[in-house]
Amino acid sequence: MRSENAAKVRQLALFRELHDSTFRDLIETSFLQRFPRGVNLIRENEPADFLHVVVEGLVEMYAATDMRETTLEIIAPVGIFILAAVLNDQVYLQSARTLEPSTILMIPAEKVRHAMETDQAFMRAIVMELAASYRRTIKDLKSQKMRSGAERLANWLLRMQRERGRNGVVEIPVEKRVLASHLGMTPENLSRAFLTLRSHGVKVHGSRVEIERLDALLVFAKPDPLIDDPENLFRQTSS
Amino acid sequence: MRSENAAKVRQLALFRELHDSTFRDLIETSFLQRFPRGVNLIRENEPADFLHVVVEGLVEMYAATDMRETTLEIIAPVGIFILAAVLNDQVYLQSARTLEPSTILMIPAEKVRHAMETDQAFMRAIVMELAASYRRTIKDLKSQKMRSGAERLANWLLRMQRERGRNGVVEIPVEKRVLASHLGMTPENLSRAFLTLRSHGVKVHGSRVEIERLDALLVFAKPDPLIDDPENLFRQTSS
DNA sequence: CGGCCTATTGAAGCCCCTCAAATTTGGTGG
DNA sequence: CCACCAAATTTGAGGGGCTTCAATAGGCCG
Repeated sequence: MRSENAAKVRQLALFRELHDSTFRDLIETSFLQRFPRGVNLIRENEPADFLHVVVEGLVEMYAATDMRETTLEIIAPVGIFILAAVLNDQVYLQSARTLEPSTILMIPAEKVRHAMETDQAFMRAIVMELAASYRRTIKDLKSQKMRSGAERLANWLLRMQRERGRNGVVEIPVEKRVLASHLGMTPENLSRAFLTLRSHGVKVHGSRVEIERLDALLVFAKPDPLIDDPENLFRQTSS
Repeated sequence: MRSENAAKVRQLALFRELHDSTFRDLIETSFLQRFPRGVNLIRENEPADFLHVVVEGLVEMYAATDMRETTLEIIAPVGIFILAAVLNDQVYLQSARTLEPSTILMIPAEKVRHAMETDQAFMRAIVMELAASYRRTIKDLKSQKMRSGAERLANWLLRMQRERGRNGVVEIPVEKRVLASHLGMTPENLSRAFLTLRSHGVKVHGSRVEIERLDALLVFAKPDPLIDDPENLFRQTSS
């Protein structure tokens, strides 16, 4: 692995406090692999063999039944996924596919469990990571159960604006149908939700969203710190 | 605390593998308190001061905004709640109220964090508990996003039947409006969902539900092991 | 026994989904 | 770099699921 990438991974909260030897052990037997866009990295219901780290690119976590499919999370660099399944040696609850050409670090599950047992700092980091993941998911669940589609979109835009906005302009970094699925609605309904938001100070041109009247959007969205978390945009464990 | 209760708590997966001294430390400074029905134990947005253990009774975890309220979880003996908030020293994301007269053990957050640092077996148990909580919540989220109200009810009944059913009879252990909120619908809609299920082999008399044709209900519900978990009924960490 | 809360049923309407078709976008290969 | 093709997005129409409001019946607690 190139030292530039190793440094990025090392910076993750999950790995930052590890002993050097633990980190080396983890990295040594891992694979760093580059995937094109649209590749299935894992499939739900399969045993969890690797902990995955998104080093570059963008990954969609989703679940599917016969007829329906829904996006549960979108993971940006540098973020990890399926830690929980790895720890319990269980099957994945979610599938993952690349939304962009991506570089993924795959750490054998066995190694992760072993490192957890030998390095208490690592176990502590895992506790914090899992606690954060749990809270993030609870927030998603609250959003899903208590808000309308347009409200979920409005608050997503506000979080986007705060984290990555420039002069009230937000760039949607994924296909709209993916955003729709993430927000729990159909693509058609996302279009209509944007129409609804037009009367609350929002204009859309393609993937470029302009928030013209922030105050008006805030009134409509009624953001709630117990639901809207900066971390709920894209999962990034780092910084 | 009476030894009968102490034994119950000790049996929890979260506490089972602890050193005796760690367990004693945790219990020593804790409060065992009895509450009548309908009491608010914690309120969202307040700092997490105690880890709570439901020793007897029934507790509803819920969240509320100006206009809406939703039940996120129902916790039966012996189960714990708000572990994640305690660990990060953050505010609660959920409120809790007793649905029945309940006995609650309250362990100071400070003690939990300290015990985690000194007893590795405890930290490992916390990791497993959090991983399980995370996966349970992901399942809830999938259920919410991919299923209709009647399907959620049908699968809830099937899980109930498997865990607590007797001869195809399931007793609903909470008010129907609480069940409705837990399943993500209004009380009116729950009534109608039961009507829908009548044509799939389900009969209701008050809180007593009779599953007359299990095969028919299964066809309608299409249960999925990646969504329907025995643990998703009521949260019980024990056994 | 009275009063309040819960549960059910009906009516009306909104939100969201499905289906369909037109239009735009973006990726691919020449 | 351009043209083409497939896919994504938008818009319209129709319908179903769910909510809201309202009224009634039933049950529990003080």
